[in-house]
Amino acid sequence: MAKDNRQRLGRAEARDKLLRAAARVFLEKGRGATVEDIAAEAEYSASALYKHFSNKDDLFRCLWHRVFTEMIEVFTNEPPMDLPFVGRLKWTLYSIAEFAENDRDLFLAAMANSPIAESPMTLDEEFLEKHHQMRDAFNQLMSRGIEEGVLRDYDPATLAMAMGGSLQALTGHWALEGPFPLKPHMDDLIELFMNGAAKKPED
Amino acid sequence: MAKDNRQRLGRAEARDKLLRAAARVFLEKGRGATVEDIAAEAEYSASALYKHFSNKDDLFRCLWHRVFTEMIEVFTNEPPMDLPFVGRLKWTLYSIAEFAENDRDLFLAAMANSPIAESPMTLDEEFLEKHHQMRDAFNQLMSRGIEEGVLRDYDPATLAMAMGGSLQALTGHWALEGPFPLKPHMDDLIELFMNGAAKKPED
Amino acid sequence: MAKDNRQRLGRAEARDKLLRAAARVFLEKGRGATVEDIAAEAEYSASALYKHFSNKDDLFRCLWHRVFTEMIEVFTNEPPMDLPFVGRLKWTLYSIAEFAENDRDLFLAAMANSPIAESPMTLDEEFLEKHHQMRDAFNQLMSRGIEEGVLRDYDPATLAMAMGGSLQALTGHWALEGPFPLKPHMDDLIELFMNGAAKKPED
Amino acid sequence: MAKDNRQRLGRAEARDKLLRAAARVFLEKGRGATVEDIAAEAEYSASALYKHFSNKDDLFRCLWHRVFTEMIEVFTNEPPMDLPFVGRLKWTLYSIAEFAENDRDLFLAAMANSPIAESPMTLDEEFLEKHHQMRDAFNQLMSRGIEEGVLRDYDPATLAMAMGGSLQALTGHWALEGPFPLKPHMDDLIELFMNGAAKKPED
DNA sequence: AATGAATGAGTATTCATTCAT
DNA sequence: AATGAATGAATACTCATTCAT
Repeated sequence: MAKDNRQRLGRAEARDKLLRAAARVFLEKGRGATVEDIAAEAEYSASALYKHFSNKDDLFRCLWHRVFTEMIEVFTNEPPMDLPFVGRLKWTLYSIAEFAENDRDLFLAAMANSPIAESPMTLDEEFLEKHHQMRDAFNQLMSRGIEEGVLRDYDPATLAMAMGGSLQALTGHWALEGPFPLKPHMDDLIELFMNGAAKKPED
Repeated sequence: MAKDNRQRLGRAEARDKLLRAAARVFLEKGRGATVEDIAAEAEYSASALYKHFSNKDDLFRCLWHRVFTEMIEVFTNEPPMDLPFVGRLKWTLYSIAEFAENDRDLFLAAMANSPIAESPMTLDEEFLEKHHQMRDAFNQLMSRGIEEGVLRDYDPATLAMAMGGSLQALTGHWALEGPFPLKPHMDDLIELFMNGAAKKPED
Repeated sequence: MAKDNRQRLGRAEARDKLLRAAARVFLEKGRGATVEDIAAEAEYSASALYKHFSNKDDLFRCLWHRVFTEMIEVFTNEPPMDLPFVGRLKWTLYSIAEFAENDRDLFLAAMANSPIAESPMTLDEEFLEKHHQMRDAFNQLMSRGIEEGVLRDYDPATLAMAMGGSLQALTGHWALEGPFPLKPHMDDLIELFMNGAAKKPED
Repeated sequence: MAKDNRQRLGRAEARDKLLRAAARVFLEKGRGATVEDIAAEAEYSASALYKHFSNKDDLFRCLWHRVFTEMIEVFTNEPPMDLPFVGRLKWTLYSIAEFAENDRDLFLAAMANSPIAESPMTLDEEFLEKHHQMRDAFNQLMSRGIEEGVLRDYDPATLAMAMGGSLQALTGHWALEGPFPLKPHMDDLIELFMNGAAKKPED
């Protein structure tokens, strides 16, 4: 007699709902998040989850896959090459900011799962590779900057480390202290970065 | 009549052995590390562990406590004030390098457990506070630099973010790609940081 | 606009298809066979199965019912009484052979489900009774043989045990080693049964 | 306060207790027997079971292993060669009777798990091999009988089938109708096997 | 007649923890 | 000081079953 509260969604919608729920719950409870927790967050029963993912591991794998795929797209999506270096750097960081702000849960879940975070040794190959791809995209950006004579002749990896690390510290802060506009802070970091990295006339 | 291999260590040694084992196992298996795993790594039985720690949580609490206490000591151990700012910054970073290189397992375990890494919401109060202390120490350092007219008039938090983030990126890299001497890379990062952050004559 | 492949069979055909599928799957996977497995083997969805059987138990009950009913028919279908005893025995065994060879899946499923095979204590009453009926039919056959003075004055149950056991061993072998013509082997068993294994002087 | 009812047995005793319990429960409930059921029957908790067997499958594997190993010992334990053929046959059957009567649970569990019983296709290699060994031992016995001129010149496999099948029918009956002395029935079956069912003129 | 979406009740398995020795 | 034996409370996963379409 009681109204049947079951959702009756298409496969894709249900999958997406579950993945987003997983991200949220993962953020709250870490890897220890229960299948039940996740399903409940998505307003499903635990067993429903198994119609969409073959097991908990698979669920998380799909989550990381999705998130990192989007992240990599942002990172590797070449900025317009007619922009000067700083413009391109800003363009990339702003893309990241947009992704983070639009898809906060997914973005934070991804961050919380960065390689050093969870057991580095047990990382999937696939997973590590994604990280390398992102790092490489950043390195490349720096290399170009050097080639173009805009950046000083540092090891591009060092430059990427400095800029990337700052960025990560910023988003980490943003993760903990609640959402605030990221772009202004990015501008600061870029300026800071450039006024060190930028080739000065007197060099 | 096999010789009895049971360890008969003093309490303190046993405790230390267990804590270090915990750090190592935590690094390998993440939060999923079993009490049994840890005890085995320390060449103890699981039940022995309970003679030294009241439960698993306690064990980890002790681990983080110990690690962060040491870290904070490094961070807050005021460098000789007769050094110029850059000298003090270097002094601090070098101390970190030394700690990391001497106590790799403990250091890495601490990093893997940084606030954004594991579920931020479930962090112990005590734990979060330690993080704030570390951040504050870094902020303070920067504030002094500004006061002394060595650093440009940025928000100290931004400066700390840039330097701290770079540092974290470096140690993250060092964690994944095996041990290599940290100090030279730190020099690079400091130089990079300063040539952006340092007040220039024309400012 | 893909053509709708759904089956639209009459009730009886669908039922039969499902039962045969059940027999096959049961043989492959034993009692652990899933409703889904069975439905899939029959090229139906699991829910379709419930339109034909009220539940899994019912499905299996129907399967055993059907199989044992056919078996019993074979066993109790009186052979022409004008035949001599051996002729009647052969007639019965040949009927069994024909059933087995024509309906291999059903026959094997039935065998695999013989009383000692699956947990004897949980057998349905109905089910056990069928077994008794079959045994009794065999006993009866033997009793007649004795009455007619063709068989020695043994306990009919012992005779039935010997002949029935041999028969079961034969079909068991036939089940495992793939299909081969049963009748010649049956002839051998009958001869052996009648004349014994001991070498006689006149041999 | 309540008395601690925990057993405190040696590893071997506990293992044995669990295996025997498994046999009993298996007989009652078939393969569907719960780990909990089994543990309870052995007066243990379910988790205790996992200290002795890595999982349910392993438990059953060990059970069959043990049972079949004992059975094979009986079957392959050569009877004294100075006995005449019938004496040797009887000797073997009596050994089986003794095993069955002494270790009823284990014996019945083994029978209930004969190859055609549970899904023939999914049988472990190891398991099937044991069955072959038993069959071969019986075949061999028959071959010898033929060589010695005691048995007629039948295919040994046919002879083994007849005798083995009768035996299995007998023990099957014994399983269902409760324990009664096996040996007298075995004598009957042997006599029948040797001399046949047909009434001879001299009877 | 048939199916896809969804669920609840179970079940195997893991793991922190206790306790007698 | 240390351990082996044992357990209870989670938790992942399976599967029969229902129901709206």
